[in-house]
Amino acid sequence: MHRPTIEDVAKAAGVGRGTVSRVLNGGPVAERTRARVEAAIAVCGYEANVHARSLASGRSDVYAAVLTEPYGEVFEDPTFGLMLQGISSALTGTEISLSLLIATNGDERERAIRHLDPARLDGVIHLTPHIEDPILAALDPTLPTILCGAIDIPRVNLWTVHADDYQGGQLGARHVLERGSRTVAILAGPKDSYSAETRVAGQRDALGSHFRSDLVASASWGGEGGTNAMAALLAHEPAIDAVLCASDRQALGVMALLQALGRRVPDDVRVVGFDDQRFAARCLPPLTTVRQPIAQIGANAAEVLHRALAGGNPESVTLPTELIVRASA
Amino acid sequence: MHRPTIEDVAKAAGVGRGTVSRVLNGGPVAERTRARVEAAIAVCGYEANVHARSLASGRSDVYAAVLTEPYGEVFEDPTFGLMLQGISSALTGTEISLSLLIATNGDERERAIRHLDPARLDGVIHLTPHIEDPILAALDPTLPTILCGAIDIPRVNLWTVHADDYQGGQLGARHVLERGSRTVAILAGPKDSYSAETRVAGQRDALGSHFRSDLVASASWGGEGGTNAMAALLAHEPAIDAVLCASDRQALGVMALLQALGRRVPDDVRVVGFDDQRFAARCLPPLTTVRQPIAQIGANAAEVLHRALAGGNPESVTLPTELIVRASA
DNA sequence: ACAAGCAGTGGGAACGCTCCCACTACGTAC
DNA sequence: GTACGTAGTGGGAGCGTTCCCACTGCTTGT
Repeated sequence: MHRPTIEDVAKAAGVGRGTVSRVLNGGPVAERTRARVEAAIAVCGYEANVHARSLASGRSDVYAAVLTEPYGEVFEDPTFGLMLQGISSALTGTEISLSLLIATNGDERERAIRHLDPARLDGVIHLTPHIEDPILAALDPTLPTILCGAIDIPRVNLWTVHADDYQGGQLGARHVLERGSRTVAILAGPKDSYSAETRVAGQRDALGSHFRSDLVASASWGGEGGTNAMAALLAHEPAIDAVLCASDRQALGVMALLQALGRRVPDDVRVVGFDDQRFAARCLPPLTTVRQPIAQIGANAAEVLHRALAGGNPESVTLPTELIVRASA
Repeated sequence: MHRPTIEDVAKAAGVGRGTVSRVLNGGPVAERTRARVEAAIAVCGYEANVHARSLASGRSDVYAAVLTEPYGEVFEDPTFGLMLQGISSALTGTEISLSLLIATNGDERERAIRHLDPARLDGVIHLTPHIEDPILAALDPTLPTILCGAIDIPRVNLWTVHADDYQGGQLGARHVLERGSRTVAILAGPKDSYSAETRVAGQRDALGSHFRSDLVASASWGGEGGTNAMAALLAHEPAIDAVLCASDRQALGVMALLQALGRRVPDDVRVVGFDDQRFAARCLPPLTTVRQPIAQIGANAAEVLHRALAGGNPESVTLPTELIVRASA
């Protein structure tokens, strides 16, 4: 009648409760016994009760993914979704479940902080590009934490997984230099983004003497960010012949502006994106861009967390980026 | 030293364990006692252990959101993200947490089904536009379920929350008729979408004698779906002077095609989108579209589930759509 | 004055696991 | 033959709640 318990399985297999538990958790059991227990599990259709397990073991087998972005921005950008997919796919085959915490305002942030509790979760994957996130400060240092995007905070139990933004910045910059551009504008991401800052560092170093700090502008990640920042830069320096964007969405906004101004891409101005989102291959002209393995960042985050919880001593991960040359630069 | 338990609070307040539990769960407690217990809770910094609570009560205080789309598609479209945000915001202030299940392939689907277990979850919010989803079939009928998008399956413990697609279809169709279009093409969504079908029904009825079944084409939700389907329709009937799309992303693809063909929007062809995504206001020309309250669908789904679990007898919800007139039609 | 009700309370039992200690049965060394 | 491992096993105790029943001390009615 009721859902079978471990005791039912034990009775069915003619063994003790402890032995069934050992079979479930990989303890030492004689091969003959293990086979009998596994058969009994199958016959009963037994499925362990997660709450009883968590109560007894202290583990909850839940990871949280935390998103902190203003309302409407979160999924406007496919980036976060792809990271979630990466996390999710890395969790396939495990017993871990993924708790989603979205904090777009104060109330939601409060809820997120309340839920980010070692008693509820085994670990946290924090997806935000913002350097100063109040949630980070509120996080219990006991709770193993992976940061994807935010700066590497000195703390125990904390690791980072992100793309090699410095190298990515270099790749784009070198490319436009090789193609002959000399007056290179840089659209950085928002000021509070660690990635954006690091990319600019890579771009600066690659551009060398051609780097002009007056051609660097901060802009939001979206298309209008690109349009506005590019318009301002062009007003200041009409001779710009290449622009390195912080995102593909920015690049789209830039290309729309250039088109409206009658400037040809790439003939007059080379445009390089960042991310290699799906639409980058489909827009006109197809976008030359620096690919970052977004889903893989998510997957690695989950794996690093896994290893940390298994008692290993994992290392933070920096994933390589790759230049995808298409028509825009 | 250790995390305070309900017993610690009881001792601190000088009451029994049962009384503290009653305070926590809104049972009958004398006002004086309640105040004393609440003070003790605050002093101890007590926070109930969710696993013990779930084990004892049988409730898990977890809702699952299920996404089933092929890889890369899920968050390409901001729709799902907005629904998640809606759900999340409706959960603010409750003790419910949201478990995310993404199923883009067979393995992940298997994991999702394993996790969709009444012992783990109190209820399911299923976000898919597909009529036949294997996960739906595998769902335990015991588990209260809300469908957002999929067809209304006859089952106990199941409700739907979605936009009024029929009315939305009518709104767009009437509008282009009023503006003078007479040769109206319809880009439906994918064939296995219930919403898409319903919208076409609304469009058909509103177009009346001007409805031409040879000008209806199925297309995927994305931009290239719009481009391809529209190209085929134009080859068949060059006189098309309006097109009703199933999504804003389709509309974008259509407008890009029309522009490439040298047809003006809206002068030669009126284009109506569906959704009113953020970019609809920003594209060129700004898109006339049928707004559906996507985030609110998610929020209502969570609320309906809540009510169902509270023992109420909620009703399925159909939310009104709204025509947003901009420049494209 | 006494029975009956009733609001408020305490604490035993149960929820279904894991952890760990004690125990058995067998092999091995002396 | 006895002592000593050692691999394998059973089950008690405990995890921190909720649920519910029994109990107390008042109020109310007769």
